[in-house]
Amino acid sequence: MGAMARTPPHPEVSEFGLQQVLEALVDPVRRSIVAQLDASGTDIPCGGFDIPVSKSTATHHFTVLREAGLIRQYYVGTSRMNSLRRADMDEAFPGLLDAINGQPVRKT
Amino acid sequence: MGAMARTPPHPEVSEFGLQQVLEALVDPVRRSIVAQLDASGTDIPCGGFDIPVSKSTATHHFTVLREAGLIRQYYVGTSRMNSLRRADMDEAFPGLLDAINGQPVRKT
DNA sequence: GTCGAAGTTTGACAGTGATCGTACCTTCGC
DNA sequence: GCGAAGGTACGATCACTGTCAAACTTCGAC
Repeated sequence: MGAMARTPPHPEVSEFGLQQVLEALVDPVRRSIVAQLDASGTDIPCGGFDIPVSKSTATHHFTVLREAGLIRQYYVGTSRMNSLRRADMDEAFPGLLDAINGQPVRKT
Repeated sequence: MGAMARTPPHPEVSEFGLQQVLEALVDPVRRSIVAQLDASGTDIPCGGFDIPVSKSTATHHFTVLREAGLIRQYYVGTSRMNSLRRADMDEAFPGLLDAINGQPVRKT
């Protein structure tokens, strides 16, 4: 047992803050995580990213991204999956992710 | 005389870096400066902004904004004018300033 | 020339955040 | 149960950055 949260807290779109989102995106490692999620179009477990930091540091980055509203996290067995909250971000800050991820990457 | 630079160095559009721009925009005071420039549509001297910091701190913020390419600075008498490099930013990172300044503020 | 207004420079300080190693906790497979 | 894999929690560094005060510079007005 243990009172561990299977599902950590996620902010709602109405709670997104520009300051917090920018603080999350200003770190190159975190931008890389977002870019990899955006490029793949799939959910990726924490260990599935190509980032040059230790596991504990990675955990920290995922936490920052989740609390800012950029990703959603959920467990699948022993793995923690990460999902980009594209639509939510586009709703809260239209154009921001596109501007940061370079070319708009139209997907209609 | 004095070897003081009447015109400090400004990066060219081709030299703009996303990392540097984000580091500049992550500070609320600097975002406020950019917003005031964008809203006014005019050039504003350093002392003409509504920001809650000392003069020396303000100088620092203007330097960061200039080196990132967000503003252009030039002297007019004893005043240092600040000009938003809107077009340059839009060219380097389309949509970024609009996304950060909230509503696109169409000006056709 | 002298004074004041407008900024800059310098140095110091405090807070924050990225980073890591180690220990710990779950879940899966056997 | 046991072990391993995948992450998390906890401290502890360490560098960077925002902040200010004080001293200095430069230009304009008189």
